Amino acid sequence: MTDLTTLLNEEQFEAATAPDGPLLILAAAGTGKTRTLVYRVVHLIERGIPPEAIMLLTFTNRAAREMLERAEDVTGGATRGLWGGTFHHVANRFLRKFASKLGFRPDFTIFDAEDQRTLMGNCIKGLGFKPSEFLKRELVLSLISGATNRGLEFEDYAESRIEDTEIPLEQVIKVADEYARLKIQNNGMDFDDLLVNALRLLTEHDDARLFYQEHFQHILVDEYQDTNILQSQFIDTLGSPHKNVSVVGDDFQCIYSWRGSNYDNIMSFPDRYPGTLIVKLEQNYRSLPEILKVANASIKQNKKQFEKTLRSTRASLHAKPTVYSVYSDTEQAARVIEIISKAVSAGYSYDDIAVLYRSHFHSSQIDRELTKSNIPFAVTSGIGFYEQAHIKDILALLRITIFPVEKLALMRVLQLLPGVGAVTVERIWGKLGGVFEVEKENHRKNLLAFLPAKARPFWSAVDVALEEFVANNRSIKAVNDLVDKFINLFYIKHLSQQYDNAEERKDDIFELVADIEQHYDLTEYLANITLKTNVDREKDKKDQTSEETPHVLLSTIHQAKGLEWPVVIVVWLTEGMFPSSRALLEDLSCSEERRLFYVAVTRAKDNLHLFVPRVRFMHGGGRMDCIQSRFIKEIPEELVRNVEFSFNSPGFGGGYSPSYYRRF
DNA sequence: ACCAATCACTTTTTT
DNA sequence: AGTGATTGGT
Ligand SMILES: Nc1ncnc2c1ncn2[C@@H]1O[C@H](COP(=O)(O)OP(=O)(O)OP(=O)(O)O)[C@@H](O)[C@H]1O
Repeated sequence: MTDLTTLLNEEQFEAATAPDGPLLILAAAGTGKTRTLVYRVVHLIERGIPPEAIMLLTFTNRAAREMLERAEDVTGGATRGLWGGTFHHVANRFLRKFASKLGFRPDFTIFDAEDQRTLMGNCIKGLGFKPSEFLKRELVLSLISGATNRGLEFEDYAESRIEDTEIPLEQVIKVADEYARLKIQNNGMDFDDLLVNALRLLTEHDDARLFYQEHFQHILVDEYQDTNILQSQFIDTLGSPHKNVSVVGDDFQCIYSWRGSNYDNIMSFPDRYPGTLIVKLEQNYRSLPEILKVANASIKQNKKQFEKTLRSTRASLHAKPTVYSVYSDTEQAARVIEIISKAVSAGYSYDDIAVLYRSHFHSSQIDRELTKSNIPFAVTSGIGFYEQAHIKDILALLRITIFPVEKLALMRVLQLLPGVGAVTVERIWGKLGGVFEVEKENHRKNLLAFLPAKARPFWSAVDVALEEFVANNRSIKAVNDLVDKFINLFYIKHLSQQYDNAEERKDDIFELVADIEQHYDLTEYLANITLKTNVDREKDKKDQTSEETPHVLLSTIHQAKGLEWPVVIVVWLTEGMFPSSRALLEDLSCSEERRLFYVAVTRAKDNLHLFVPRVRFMHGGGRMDCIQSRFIKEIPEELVRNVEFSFNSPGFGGGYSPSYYRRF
């Protein structure tokens, strides 16, 4: 038995060892909510609950894995079989088992954002509408997703969102219907469908519901403030017989309401679950008191919040967070490098440092400067590894060897051939009769015959490789061979024609192959790959390369959720950047943006650096003066140290004393 | 009819 | 950098 009293404080211990029944931990940042949840898992297992009867829901798959690793260490491996992951991950597992109940094949595809756009483009064209300023695919997709994740009727929601615009509601509705039809026809679901259909499975199919209700005796949810209505209903349904539902969250940190997250879920939890044990944690173990003062002062500006006390357990070092006023993007980048170098000379590792920002493109200048300075770093970019064009090309090739109804994948691969475009490929799919099975010789023959003469020599080479792959039972070991041939026979030409970093992309592809070789089952690999995010991947790489070089992380604040670093640098704190201009239009009070700022600040353990550029160089060469972000203005003067760099201050590098930098 | 090359435009956040 | 729209070429 693990002695939890030595690992947790009194309140944490009470929560971790609470008896069966609903439990709510509502507490601000860094108070050990996640840690408490980990030890609740440990406690349940040591109490004799079988691990497969426990479900742990987290915001990223990475978070689940880290938590389970910790629990595994403590329990000596007794967590095997526990279900951990995101809602989408769990929904996917449910749906693979019971797909036929909802009219899907169990090998249904999961469409990523790009697939969704392709499909939506087909809908608009297919209905004879021409994509216009008023009927963009992004728009229709965002209306569909917005309605879905808020549990609203599409027509009502769409109407309310586009009233006072010239967007044609009639057409939007037609297109949305067509999109739904096309997804089913293609045997696929998008991300939202996973949630919708998993919930439908539970509500509409008694046997499936009873099966899972009996299976899961305990449900634990981290980051509960960022769940939406579908997710909370999913949990409520699953947990309704026993109400052994433990949720953890902080309404200050709700930063996904733009996709339907609603912190009313956490606020109304005790009403939905009478008899809830509510535990509040007030001691912050992460940050120095000076950092917490800034965080608390900032979040106080939000009106609709629940008061929470938050005090640091750490001793003050009288090192206030610093606000830097810099001239431009370029100077900002140079000063960030300085801070990183100084932190490293003070004894920190590169791993201890993160640069955080509102939007991906805020990182580009810093990216360049870090490269120039030879400082190791990683960026969590907007497109994930598996979403890159060249990776998706290869995955599409593999998909068509495994799944018979893969229109999108087949279209993608064929369009790589010379002389084959969207129209040809559509016609071929029709002639094939909506199915292509690579192991059937006549299917392959037909495909070759339907291709235009220009493309045929290329494809016949690939065809041979496909045949060999089938002869090798489409085993994991044969993947390398297939991909190698595919690349050398023609794909490499495409790469070098299209991009100037063809070699890099080829390396990526073989990295993908190596990743596939770590798995046993190609079918399963392909079925789940869409759910892998780049945050998950960062962790995969860490696990595999035993000694990865320490590196600075550049990340959006959204992707930094739940993480912590000794040194945190936040850049581009100007009106229009953070808060973002679009947020300014939508919500003048910027409450969600402020919560995002709160999240950024509370990632820091020892040092917090806030950057405010004074000018911004625009696209065409124009210059715009920046206004300091309201989030900086709102911080009382005495809580921060101000450093102003004038444009011509004696060389980048001098000008202020670094003596406040100490290793703690 | 259809493909492919070219140019102009733009940048919130993600499972 | 990557997308979308337009246009010239086969
Ligand atoms: N009782 C404790 N003793 C020592 N360290 C603790 C204790 N509780 C939490 N910590 C440490 O405090 C830090 C923050 O904990 P954790 O990430 O669990 O907090 P959190 O409430 O989930 O934070 P956030 O809301 O910001 O995600 C971690 O480094 C954790 O190890």
